Amino acid sequence: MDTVETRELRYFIAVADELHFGRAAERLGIAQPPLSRAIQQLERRLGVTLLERNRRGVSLTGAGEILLQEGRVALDATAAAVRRTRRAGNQDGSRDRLVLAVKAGAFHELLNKLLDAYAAEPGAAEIEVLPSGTCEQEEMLRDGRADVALMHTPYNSLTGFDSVALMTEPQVAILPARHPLAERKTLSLNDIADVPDLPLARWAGNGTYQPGPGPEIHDQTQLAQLIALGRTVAVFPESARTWLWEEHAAVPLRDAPPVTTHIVWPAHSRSRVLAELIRTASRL
Amino acid sequence: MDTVETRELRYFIAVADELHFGRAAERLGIAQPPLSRAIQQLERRLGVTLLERNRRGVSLTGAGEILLQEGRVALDATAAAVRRTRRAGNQDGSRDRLVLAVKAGAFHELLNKLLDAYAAEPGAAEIEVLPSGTCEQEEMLRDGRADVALMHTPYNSLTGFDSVALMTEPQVAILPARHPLAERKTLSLNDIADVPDLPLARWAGNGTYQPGPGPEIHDQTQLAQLIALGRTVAVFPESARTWLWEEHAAVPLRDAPPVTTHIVWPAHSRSRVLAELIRTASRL
DNA sequence: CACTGTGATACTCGCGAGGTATCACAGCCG
DNA sequence: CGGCTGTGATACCTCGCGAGTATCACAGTG
Repeated sequence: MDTVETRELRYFIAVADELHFGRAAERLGIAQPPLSRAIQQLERRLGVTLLERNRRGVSLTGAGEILLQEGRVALDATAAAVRRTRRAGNQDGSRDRLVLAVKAGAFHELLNKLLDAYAAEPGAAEIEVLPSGTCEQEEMLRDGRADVALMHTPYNSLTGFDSVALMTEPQVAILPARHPLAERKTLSLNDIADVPDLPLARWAGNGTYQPGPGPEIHDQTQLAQLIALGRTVAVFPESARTWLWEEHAAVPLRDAPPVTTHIVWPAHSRSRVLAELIRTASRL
Repeated sequence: MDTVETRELRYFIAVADELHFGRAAERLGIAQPPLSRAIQQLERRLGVTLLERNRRGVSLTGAGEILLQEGRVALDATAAAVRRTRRAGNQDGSRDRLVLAVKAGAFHELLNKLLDAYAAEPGAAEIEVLPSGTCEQEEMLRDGRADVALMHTPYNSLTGFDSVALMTEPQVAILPARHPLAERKTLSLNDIADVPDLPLARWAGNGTYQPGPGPEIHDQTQLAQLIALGRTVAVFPESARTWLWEEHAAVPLRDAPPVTTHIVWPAHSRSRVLAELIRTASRL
């Protein structure tokens, strides 16, 4: 009686997300009454009130907040167990395989070097490169869609993972080639922060850069196009120069924090294949 | 169909631990046939063979190894969610509470300073100090019995957690006061490694120090007594001097790696109370 | 006051988790 | 070889609980 089924966690998280039993039930593909009862039973079982049912809506209690946060972690871990087990089983007989999550479009040079160096190792496994959204790699490691990732600090947080730093590079401003600022030898963050005709681009779905007038972008191609059109400016690690267009200019930023690239994996991982990839990476 | 209930994970882990359906069923408090069927169903659901049933015993497949490892992590996370939710709910109304896991007997000075400093903060929560076995703190953080811990590197591994280093200190050899080596100003690890009448003590249940003739000890009192009796020698951080007896002598070790004390917490924690404790600790 | 939107309750049904009894098979020993 | 033992799988039954439908109780709103 001191444990909880993943079904109950899924149900509670749906309700806590929606703060509405009807919508949560719909999202779960069940009817509303069984959901109400499941939550009641969960509360009884935990001996704790999770939701405050005021007429007109539902709100989380303190304990509910905790369960929402910790339950997400637990569900991710469960999903990761399932995914990794399936992968380990389905490729049975053939070579091992590792899924490497990489921010789409980034890390070109480093990634090539890494994959080449690793492929040259004796007994190298197959590496599947999985392009991910801007800050999605952390989630992918946590829920088992990926086994290992390349990340940028300070953009990504490495909390809860193991990692090895691979390289550090300064950042540059990427702006339209025809813009006056593109002539400068160097820039500071202030120079590009408040240019009226060049609002700083904001990554969608990412926690940072919430406010601001800049366009919301979803991938690098979109961003590249907006810069080429003279509509925005962005800050990138220097290695981004490899994908610049003719219409782009890259100008060093004096005061932007340097970006470090890390290879990152879940702390409890213990596979031979992963260990070898990490060893290869740290020797680059 | 792409998830798994914690019940199924529990069942599989029991079988994988015991490598025997009958004993696993007994441990789980159910009969053997339902367990066999549950595992079969789990295998069907994952589309993967987890166990090789040879006549005379069971063995894990590659996928089974993965599920054992990842499933343990998932179950720990689930248990942690339940424990922390219960704690958050049951103390409702009273002050917040945080559980701090501490190696029994260690950290006296630092711990006192930390608790005093924190208690002086406005709006300080209640800190419950939970003494733990030698290397049990990691497990306690993972399964929710504790919210935060004090750990020693290199003795503890911080993988998968967030941490802040608090202090670093050299190590000393603690040996019987009447032993000839106690007269020395300093010692090296070699000096104490092979003394025939003073075999190095080994912590029980801990991964390190597997082989060797030394006595197996379970807690610090036991160790203190054995040293006082002239039967063994041990290596400790210098702050251990606070609990020495008359019959003990502490001699600095020239070549033992220094020990760093860290305050450690699960990477996903986000509570105000925890954040304040950490801030207090890092200002010590 | 009728109406809407909300979560809880009352029932019914059917799947599936769990039990008991038994089988199928491999080693072991006389 | 034939019984014996220990193992996991199968057959079959039961019943608890998860899920559905219909309805209630209640608060805000026009």
